[in-house]
Amino acid sequence: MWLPKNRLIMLTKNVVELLESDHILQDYKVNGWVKAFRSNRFIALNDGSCLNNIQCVVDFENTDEDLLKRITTGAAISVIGMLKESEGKGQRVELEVKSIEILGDADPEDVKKTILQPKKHSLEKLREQAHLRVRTNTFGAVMRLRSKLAFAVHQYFNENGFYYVNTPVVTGSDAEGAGEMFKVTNLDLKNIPTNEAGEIDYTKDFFGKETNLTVSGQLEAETYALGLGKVYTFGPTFRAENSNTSRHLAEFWMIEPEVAFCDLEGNIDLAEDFIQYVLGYIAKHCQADLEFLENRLIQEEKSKPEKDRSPMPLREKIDFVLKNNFKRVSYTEAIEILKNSKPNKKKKFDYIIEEWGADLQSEHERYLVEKHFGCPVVLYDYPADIKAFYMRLNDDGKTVRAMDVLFPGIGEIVGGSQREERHDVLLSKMKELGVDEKELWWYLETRKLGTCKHSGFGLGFERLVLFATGMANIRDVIPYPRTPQNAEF
RNA sequence: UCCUCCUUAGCUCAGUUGGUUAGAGCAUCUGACUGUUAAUCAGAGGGUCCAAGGUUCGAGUCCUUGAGGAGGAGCCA
Repeated sequence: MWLPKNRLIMLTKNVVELLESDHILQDYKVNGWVKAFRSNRFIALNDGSCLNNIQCVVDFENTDEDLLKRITTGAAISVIGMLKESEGKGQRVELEVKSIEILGDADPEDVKKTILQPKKHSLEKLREQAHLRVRTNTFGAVMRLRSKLAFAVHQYFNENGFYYVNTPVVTGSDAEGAGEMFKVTNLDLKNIPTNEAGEIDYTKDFFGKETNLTVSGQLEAETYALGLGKVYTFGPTFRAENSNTSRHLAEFWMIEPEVAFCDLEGNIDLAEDFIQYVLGYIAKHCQADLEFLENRLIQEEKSKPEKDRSPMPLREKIDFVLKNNFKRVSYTEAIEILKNSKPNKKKKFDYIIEEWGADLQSEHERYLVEKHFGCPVVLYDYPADIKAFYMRLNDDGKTVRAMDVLFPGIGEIVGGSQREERHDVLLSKMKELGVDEKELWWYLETRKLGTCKHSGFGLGFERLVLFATGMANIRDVIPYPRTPQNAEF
């Protein structure tokens, strides 16, 4: 295990190590931030290693008064003391302080202007002080969970023979078809070079061509699957959509597995197994943080009308997903269900389902997941007209091998498909939809050089964290959210 | 981008029909108390009522525009 060198000299421990330690009556050193200082005697100290604080008991009658005054909420301190069973209730062990060093002061007059003051704050207020919010119980728990989930992602793929591929963040193609892109340029924007036709002369730009931030690593990942067999990407993704919702970010992290020789059924199996694995991992390893978030949610929902409350507590909800298969329904079946549904017949939907071919709106997806099936739902075999060019055309000539995994409260958490592996079909589809075949020459070429059936999907990591933490807004599950009109920090 | 709502003390919020000096709780400071854990008790300080313009004798309150935030929709992961 990694240890800072000074820990080898003094027996320094994390808060979590002390709280779990059985070595009573030994001296330890611990560093952390003061969460609260009660009765001039009890320091609640936290270092981020876990949710709980270690209580450090100060002999204030024999401690310098100037030092006591500097033990304020938010201050960074180093404590040396003896670990002993707690005399008070509420904690098993506590540290009887022998010496305290103030590492970084926190003037209460400064602290009171921030969210570090010990009281409840709205999530919106915490967002305005994103540089400090990780010191709160809620964000500490969310970020520890996020980290554990990310680790579980890598562990799952590693255990299942996948290779981790880093696809480019700067891409030359604008044909990925997944939405608006952020331009990448190093041209002087006050003096943009133009060609004879008066258009921007990108040959003068850094890459000699127009470039953007990636909206998906899928096309590149596909080419790697057709060589490494099973691959996945896990990296930042950028969408310049003007989306103002609790489910969208301009910069988010996406997980995109691609598997050679795999059809759509295998793809759905993978998505289900993967999601159950990573949720199972945190259910096993993050009990304390999950319990805290679950109780936070219950408290928060007490002020809401009953119909807006979660049908089950957080851990039960995760457990439910672990133990139940996702319901697999074809688009055609889903349309039939929706057409015959009460809200459709009573015209309660904003968009009434009239016939096959309609694009499903959020309200329809929510109905299927939350009302009709009451479990995660996988919709597959969508009409070709409403899906991307790279999805494999079914023999019926009108549907494609696409699939979406829909989660309660989140909506689409996974979007994937079996990829069109036939060169002629892919080419005509690109022409039909106006996708530039010259830009994607390399993608097309793989369909001529040992092409094969293959499949993959994209999973929005933050949406997974959203589900796993029970948080309501995607801006609260990433350290520094990037949204329209907001790139602070 | 569209629809709806919000912006008053450090924070959460109240503020009546447009009318005198804009309030409360928590936080902060001072003092008391000291096995507390949302500590307790007493007192004190703390305001560009989001910004600009307008209506009016008079605007926190009404109107217009703008900024920021939230919820929903679309786009999607």
